[in-house]
Amino acid sequence: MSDLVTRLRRHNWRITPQRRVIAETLEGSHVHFTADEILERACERMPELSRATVYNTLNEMVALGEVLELAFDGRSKRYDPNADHAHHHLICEGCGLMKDVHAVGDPIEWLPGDERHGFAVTRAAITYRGRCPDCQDAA
Amino acid sequence: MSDLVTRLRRHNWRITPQRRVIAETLEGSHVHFTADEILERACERMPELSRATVYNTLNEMVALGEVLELAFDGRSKRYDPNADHAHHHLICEGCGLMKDVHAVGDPIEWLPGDERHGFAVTRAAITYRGRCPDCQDAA
DNA sequence: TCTTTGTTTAGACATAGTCTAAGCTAGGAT
DNA sequence: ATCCTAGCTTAGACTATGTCTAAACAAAGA
Ligand SMILES: [Mn+2]
Ligand SMILES: [Mn+2]
Ligand SMILES: [Zn+2]
Ligand SMILES: [Zn+2]
Repeated sequence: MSDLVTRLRRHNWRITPQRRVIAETLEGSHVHFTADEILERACERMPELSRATVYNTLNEMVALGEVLELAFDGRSKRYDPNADHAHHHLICEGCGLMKDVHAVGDPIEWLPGDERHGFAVTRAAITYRGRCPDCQDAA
Repeated sequence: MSDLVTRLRRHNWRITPQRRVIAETLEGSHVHFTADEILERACERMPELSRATVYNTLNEMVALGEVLELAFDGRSKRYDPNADHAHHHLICEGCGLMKDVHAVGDPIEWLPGDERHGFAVTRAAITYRGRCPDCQDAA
C-alpha cells in the first residue's frame, strides 16, 4: 500500500506542515473519518490547525483523485484514503461500523444495455448493509 | 388512484390533508425529490403547509418502509416512493439526473464469505455513475 | 531583497435538518 | 352536543455541516 503523502507528492502539490498532518491522519485501512474527526485528531499534533484548512485540504485531495468522498447517511461526508484500491463498503446498521470489501466481478457488467437510459456508465459502487458481530449479539 | 397513499393507509396511519398532499407529490417513476422540492410542489396545492410537517411526514413514511431515503451527494437527502420495487440508481455526473435501474442478479451473492467480516449482510444497493445523453453531447 | 503566488486563518455566511412549545383537529366518552 | 385526549401542525429557534471572504502569512523565484 503506497502511502497517501507519497501519492500526493506526485501531483506537484505542495506538502505543507498542515497538509502533511491531515494526510497522515488519513493513513490506514478501513479509515472513513468525517472532516470533524480529522480536525480533532490532526489538532492533537497541530493545535492551531484551522477548520477551513481541513476542508480545503480534503477537497483538494478529493479533486486530485487520491481521497474518496463518501456520502452514505446524509449527515457528514466521510473521507477514504484508499482511492488507489477499488473497493465497496459494508456498513453496520446498528453501530455504523464501516468495512472495505471486494466483490467478485464488475457491477457495470450486471447492468443490461436496455437499463442504461442512453448513459455512458463509467463507475459503480456497491453499499452493503447488515449487522456486525457485536450488533448481532446485542440484538 | 394514489399507489403510495394506498400503501400508507395499510399501516393504520392517519391520512391528513397535509400528508395526502405530500404523498401525492411523491407519486411517479424516477421520482427522487429533495425535501425542499417536495415542500415547494406541495405548497402549490396547500400554501400554508409547513416545512416541519414535510420533514415529519417524510421521516414517518421512511420509518414505515414505504419511502426510501437516498443520500448520494452529501447535500440534501432525496425521497423515493418506489420502495416496493427493489432497484438501483444511475446518476449523471454532469447534471445530476437520476434514473431507476435494475441489475441482473443479487449483489449480495457477489460478496464472498471471507469479505463479510462476520456481518449478517441483508441489503445491497448499487450506485451507477456516468453521463446522460444530453451531457455527453454537451461534453 | 523584492515580488509574486499560493496557503492559512478566523469568522461570517449558507444550507439542511431537528427540536420545542403552543395551538389546532379529530374522534371517543359522557 | 360538549368535553377530553391524543395526535397533528405550525413558526421559529436551534444544531450540524460545509463554504466563502478578506486579511495575514509563507515560500519560491527574479
Ligand atoms: Mn473504503
Ligand atoms: Mn429510485
Ligand atoms: Zn455494529
Ligand atoms: Zn446529464
